[in-house]
Amino acid sequence: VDSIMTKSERSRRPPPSSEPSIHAVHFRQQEGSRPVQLLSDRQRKKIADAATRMEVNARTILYREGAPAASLFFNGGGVVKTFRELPSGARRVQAFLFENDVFGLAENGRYVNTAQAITHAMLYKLPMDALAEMLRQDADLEYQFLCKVTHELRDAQHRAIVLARRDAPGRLAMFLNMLDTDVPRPADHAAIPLSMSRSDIAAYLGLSPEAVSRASRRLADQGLIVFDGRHAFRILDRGRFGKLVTAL
Amino acid sequence: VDSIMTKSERSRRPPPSSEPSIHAVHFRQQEGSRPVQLLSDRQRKKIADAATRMEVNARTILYREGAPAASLFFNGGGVVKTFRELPSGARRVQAFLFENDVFGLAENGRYVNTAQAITHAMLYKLPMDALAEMLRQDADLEYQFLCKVTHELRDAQHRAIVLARRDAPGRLAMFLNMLDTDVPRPADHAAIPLSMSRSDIAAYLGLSPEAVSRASRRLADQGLIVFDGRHAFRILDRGRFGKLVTAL
DNA sequence: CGTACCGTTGAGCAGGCTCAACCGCTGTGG
DNA sequence: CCACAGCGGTTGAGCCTGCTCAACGGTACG
Repeated sequence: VDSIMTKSERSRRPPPSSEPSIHAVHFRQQEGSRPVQLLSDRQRKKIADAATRMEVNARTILYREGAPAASLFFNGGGVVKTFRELPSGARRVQAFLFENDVFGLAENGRYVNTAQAITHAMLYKLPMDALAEMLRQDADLEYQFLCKVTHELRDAQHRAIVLARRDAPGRLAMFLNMLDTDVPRPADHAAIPLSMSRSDIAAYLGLSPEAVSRASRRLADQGLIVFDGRHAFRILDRGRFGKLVTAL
Repeated sequence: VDSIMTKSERSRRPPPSSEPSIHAVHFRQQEGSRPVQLLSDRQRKKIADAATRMEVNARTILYREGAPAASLFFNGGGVVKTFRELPSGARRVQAFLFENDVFGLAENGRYVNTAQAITHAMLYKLPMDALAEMLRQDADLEYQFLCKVTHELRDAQHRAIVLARRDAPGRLAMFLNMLDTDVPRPADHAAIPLSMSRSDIAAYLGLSPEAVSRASRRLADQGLIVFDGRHAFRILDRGRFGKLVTAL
């Protein structure tokens, strides 16, 4: 019903890494404040052994809200979204998940939202039982998970700040800035991929699709950004762009 | 600068439990879906031994955003808020923390927001080093922390849904409903305490204080709730109230 | 090549924000 | 003990901006 990936987009993005990994910022003091790889090679290998590697096409539903939470997923490449269905039938996107992200955490043994692939994606599916067993054995691994979940907590809180903003261009700018800084991408290309549809962005930012469209046009008209087609953009004026992002 | 606790309010609410505890919903399947005590008596004792027990008055700042994160806090009674200062000088309340909540998680060794007591509160202050050591030794304890952080992640995501709503009465109703269900209170009294100021509520819901005031009046006028003074309320018509809460 | 559906654009409306004044409570100092 | 000053909370008026409804154009996919 949404997502507008083309055939060509589905076929590029080859699986970039051959073992699952997760990235996050540590609790404790580190050199930089950038997210780092949390797992050791040994841990990655162990997870890879216990997990099923799978490739899915765009729009594949990975699990549904309310279903028994059988597995945890590691994103090994591609983009996935999680969303909740509201009573009215509207959808609210909870998060976009990129390479090195983890998703499928349960509450009381059930998934709290639905996960769907936006692009072709490579995933590692780890049964909950296996995970529990590994966490019991490997306290260090458990610590890394604690880091990762805390990192996601920060993300959710950051999003709350975004949603508290009133102006659509400001919200959109914060979203695009998030993509710029948080999303892993091949090289230092200026072009930042925008894999998700405008409706998905709207559902994530709590705006109507029209508002997203108008805000995009406004940012482009002001010369802050340009769109390379509908699924990529570049930041032209980082000075003014950053000003808008932090202008609360 | 905010909080309007009276002397009498400050002196009631005696510390209800003598050892730190944390409540959350488990990952795995359990009987109910209500939050439960996560720590064993042994773990609570151990934390109590390593932690400093402290009582603070309303308005006490516990730590500031950006300061080195020296300790983790357990709320043993009372209400605490965490907030962030925005460039413009505005404040956004991140969370209200009640009994059995944990706060003070760091990012890269520093606190990401400021914590301030709203009421008189009893707290356990656990040095990060001691925590790290305990987590290393006790894998089960670490698992409980993972549960708790995941629970907070859910809270943050729930709040994102609240913020995505447009109408002020709806946001306020969701907030009051959250207090009704999540906040521990003495007995099955119909009166639910509203410890925080209206400005705090506004800063939490991303509304102006005026909007909160008008929304309160509206809910009261419609007979959904009544205020017992400014710092407590009761839900009169749970049917229609619940309808508003889930009316998205 | 055709057919949906996404995305864009426009017009009108509703609801929250801003600015400003007023009220009530607290805590203070004379 | 009382009066005053300060602040949080409420109420009102006008503006601004995003939502709704509707129509159109382009792109993706069969």
